Amino acid sequence: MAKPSSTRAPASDKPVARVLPLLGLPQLDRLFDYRVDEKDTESVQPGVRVRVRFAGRLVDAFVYERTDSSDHPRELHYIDRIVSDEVVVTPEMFALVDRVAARWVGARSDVFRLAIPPRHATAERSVAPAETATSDGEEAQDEGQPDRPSLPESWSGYPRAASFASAMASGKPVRGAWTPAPGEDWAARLAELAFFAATGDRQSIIVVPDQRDVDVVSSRLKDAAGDFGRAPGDIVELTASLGPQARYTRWLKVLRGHAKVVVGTRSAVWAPARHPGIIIVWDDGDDSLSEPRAPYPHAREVATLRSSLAHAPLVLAGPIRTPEVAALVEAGWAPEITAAPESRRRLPRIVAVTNADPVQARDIAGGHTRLPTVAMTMARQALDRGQPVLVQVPRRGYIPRLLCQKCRTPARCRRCHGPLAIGEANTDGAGALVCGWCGVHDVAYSCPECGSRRLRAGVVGASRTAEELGRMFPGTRIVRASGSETLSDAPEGPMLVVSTPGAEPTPEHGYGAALLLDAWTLLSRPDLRATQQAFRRWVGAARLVVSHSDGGEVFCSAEASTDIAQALIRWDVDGFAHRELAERREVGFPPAAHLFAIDGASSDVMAVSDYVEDHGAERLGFVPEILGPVDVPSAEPLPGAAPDEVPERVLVRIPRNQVDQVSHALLAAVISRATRRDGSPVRIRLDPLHIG
DNA sequence: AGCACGCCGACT
DNA sequence: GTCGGCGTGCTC
Repeated sequence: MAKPSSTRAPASDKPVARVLPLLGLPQLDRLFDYRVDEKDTESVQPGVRVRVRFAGRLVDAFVYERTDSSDHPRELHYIDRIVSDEVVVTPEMFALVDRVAARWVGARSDVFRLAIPPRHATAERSVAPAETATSDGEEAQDEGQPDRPSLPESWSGYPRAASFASAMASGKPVRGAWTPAPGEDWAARLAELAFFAATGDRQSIIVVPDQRDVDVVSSRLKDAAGDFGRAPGDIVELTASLGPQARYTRWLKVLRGHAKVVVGTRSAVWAPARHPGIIIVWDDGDDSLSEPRAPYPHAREVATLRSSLAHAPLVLAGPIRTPEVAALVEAGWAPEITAAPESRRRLPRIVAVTNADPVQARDIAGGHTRLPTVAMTMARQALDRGQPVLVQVPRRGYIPRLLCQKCRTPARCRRCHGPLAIGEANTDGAGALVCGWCGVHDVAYSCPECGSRRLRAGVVGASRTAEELGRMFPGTRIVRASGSETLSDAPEGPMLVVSTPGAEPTPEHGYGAALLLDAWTLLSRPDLRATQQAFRRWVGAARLVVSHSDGGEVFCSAEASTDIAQALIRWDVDGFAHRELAERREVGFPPAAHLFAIDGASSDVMAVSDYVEDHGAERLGFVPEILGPVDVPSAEPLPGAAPDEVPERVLVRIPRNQVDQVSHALLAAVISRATRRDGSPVRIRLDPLHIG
């Protein structure tokens, strides 16, 4: 099988390669030394993928470095073969992968799996080789571009944008937090920013939550390309849905410098740009930007680390500002790029529910319709003007399933406070309530707030809403849009568009009105981020509505006196984020502190948290705060959960500046347990989306 | 993770 | 007297 050793001879220069086997095991996440054959000496460079014999098996590995000698006391194996001469790990990526693995308590090989797609030989042959640099320094290229296009006039509504752009043009790693003005074509602005930053050998990266946003940004990039002297071929889309060959082909186009602007979903934050001109993350409040594979890093966090390591400009943007970005703004790390006050003229009129209003109060108490008169009137007037109307309803199954008929308190499990749903019929035929988290049945539920035993469904789905609207607006065209079913054409003319949050089609000229229904179902979710997510959805919908001067109106079914409704009405989008951050500080939750979630069987979780507690007391100079055990959110089932033991979660709360020390301690615990085969593995997440 | 080597129970 | 349990230890 292996070549006879007689045909091999150690390389005369630096005959030893230090490589990282890609095994995904924390206890083997170390460099191992291999001998380099003289014939391979040119190919075996840092960043090259090789195959090596490891513990008797052939495994993939990345070359980290070449050295003269090894500390290993025994005879070294030769590198079995070079998978490809392509240097797929750039020096910047080595550093970034190390940092991400260390902070998120993961194996570097797992992080490489996120960052580098599997090699595809045909793809490698299909992509043109990297252009040999005409001049050696990128500085020289930058200076040699006297007619660099300026940031377009379309950015003039943001006073700080000009200085941001000129700092970027002079090579400074500027950072900013951008919240687009109401009605702004955010994708077009980001496209301009990306092209502006992609000069010389610099490549720009735009990371968005989903394919829909990739499509939008991509089309704006194509529109803007000409203005920046670029061609459609300079744009590359990187998305998860691509097959292996297409994925590697496009990734190589970035690596070899052919792509000037990359737009893609969360893994695009790892796009192998050698010199990122700018990294843009759009809508970091969207859960899709959180990586679901170990070690679960969030694209926003990877982007901020990468910006620091690569001295790359960074823009964190979104329809709302997340508390995480608000913290970066407050720290002065990412100053805000705010719209001039004049942009408020583009706002629609926004009204919320007031129980003080007798007409509205009667509508709501009546309970038969979910559409108060104000909302009906808004829709009617917009339709009469010939404009489309957006009706936003929560996605089914997204919210607590049952609520008290009387006071609308969500029905919670008495054991674990999980959401109750209607379970299968009992033997006596009566429907029992079942907990969505722990599965326990409750046959005698009564509301803890008001004592009522009567319950109502937590949500009316989009199809019921469409039927109801059909009766209220006879003869009006009604279309539906949800995550799976999207419209082929942009809404145009008088029609009702019933949509779930995030799936709203964008009309070319905006909606005449938007009705945000069932607000209370979004707000009553048992989740720390419920208000932030609701706000994000409402702002996202309201942004699509024409200005009040063009008749635009928004109805929000939340009570007008609430903070969230007030923030929406006053369009205090950024202020809302900072108030939310202040609340997180009060309760000590991320991003005010860091929180590690340790999930697994009770005994394993306890053992790991005990280790960190002891280690903290002895070596860190502080004792991390251990919270829990709490329930593992039902959305995150443990893959290798023992059937007899209920998975548990312990939270470790630590000050922000201590993350890396605690990550280190956790990794030590994980490694020592894995090598001794002590218990089952635990899953560790840093600052999980859902705390439990 | 695999796959060794390595000392204590029931069996051809 | 053996075959085999899975407890530590290693993987360049």
